[in-house]
Amino acid sequence: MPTNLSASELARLEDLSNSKRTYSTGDYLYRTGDCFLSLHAIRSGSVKTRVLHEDGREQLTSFLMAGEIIGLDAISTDFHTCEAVAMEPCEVCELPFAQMEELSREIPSLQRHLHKIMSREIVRDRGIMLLLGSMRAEERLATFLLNLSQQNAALGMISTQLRLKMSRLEIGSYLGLKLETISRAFSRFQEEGLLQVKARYIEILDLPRLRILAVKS
Amino acid sequence: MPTNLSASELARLEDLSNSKRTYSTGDYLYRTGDCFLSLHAIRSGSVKTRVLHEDGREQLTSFLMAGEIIGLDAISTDFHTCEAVAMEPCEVCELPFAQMEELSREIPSLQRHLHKIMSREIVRDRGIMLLLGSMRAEERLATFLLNLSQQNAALGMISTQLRLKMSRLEIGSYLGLKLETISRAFSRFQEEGLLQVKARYIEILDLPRLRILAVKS
DNA sequence: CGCACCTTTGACTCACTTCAATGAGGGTGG
DNA sequence: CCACCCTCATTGAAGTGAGTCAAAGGTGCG
Repeated sequence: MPTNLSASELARLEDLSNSKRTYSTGDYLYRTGDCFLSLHAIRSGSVKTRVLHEDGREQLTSFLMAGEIIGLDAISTDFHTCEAVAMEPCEVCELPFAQMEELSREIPSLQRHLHKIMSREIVRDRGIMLLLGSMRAEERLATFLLNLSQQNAALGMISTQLRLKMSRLEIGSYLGLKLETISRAFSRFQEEGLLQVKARYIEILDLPRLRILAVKS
Repeated sequence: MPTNLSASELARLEDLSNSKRTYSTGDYLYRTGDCFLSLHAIRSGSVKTRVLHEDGREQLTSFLMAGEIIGLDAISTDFHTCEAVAMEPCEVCELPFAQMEELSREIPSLQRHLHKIMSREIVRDRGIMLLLGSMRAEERLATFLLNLSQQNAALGMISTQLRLKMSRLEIGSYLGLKLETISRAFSRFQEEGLLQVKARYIEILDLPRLRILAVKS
């Protein structure tokens, strides 16, 4: 369900790439307003993207992990409309977009794949809109944790043990809530036996009940 | 800035289309779960899309007008993940997607165009996420009205006079607010001399001040 | 004309925010 | 190795913006 690529597909795109870069925690992959030339494929590590408001408010728009493609928003305007920051040391391949377009004209399956990636991004954003527009705090957090759990499973890790790369402040910004609200929701979930919370280590104790919460509180 | 196509570009896509359909108010262009075969180009009228929640809650995800392409979310899964409903009588062209892909392999400018349309959709959704995640009620409504105003301008209509096609309930669903909150915000804007509100006819009296509100309350 | 739906408005409630204080790691330098 | 500092996290108490419930007024369609 997430925008992961199969190993072979990634390898194929990689041939395209003339450069694999590494980033340290806090480094920018790109900033708002930067000229758009390449998409970025995350090989390892994780990245967050955010939109900045004139008055300093910010909204995190995605947390991305290995296997995901980032920077699709920039295609429409030829410059980046948000910024991407490494949340831990990362390896990232640059995929020159002009070449990708050229190649995808020759290889229908690549074309199709590119379209699916972009479409999946739209679907994902719609999901977040639903979350932000009509869910209450605990439903939002439950949904968020379930998504992380699924991502873990997709990467072959234990789906009930989460090591968060982001702070409560960042989770709050992503979910449209304040950090205190996130903290309180974690505490409540722990009280109710849904989770074991130890700072950024989260263990899901009652997955079925968490699912019920995420669908409807 | 909106996903409008130029007349010539639309005409070009239209050649692709084997059917132009008309819809009456309330008709579905497609429903959640429908098999995906075509994108839809709105020639006249307006359409809303919505995502349904298991428990009956719904979230409107877009209001679309003439010149816009709809259904991009379905590419990733080959079935529709939301539903689209005509808000007034509409003319809509169906664009078989397989043929579009084929054609865009031959015509680089069409390929580019398709990518830009999809990317613009992502940018737009990010904007809504920012709105839903970090703006208060009056800021959201001000932003919404400014968008409509710009759309009007883009279609060559008077940008300060709006004829809303949607109810307060629908605006609320789109902006993540209740209909009463929308109604109160309209009343407040009128009291403050920003708007003249007469049911669904809105006249913007103080555009600069509305802009300030939209950026930061 | 009358019915159905939409809109406005008021009073009250509540979920989340705000403000504030305390506590718990985690890295650095003495 | 401990003391210090900085950032992040937790928790409480009070405030508030938006939601809820309810009633009345408009609007437009058949």
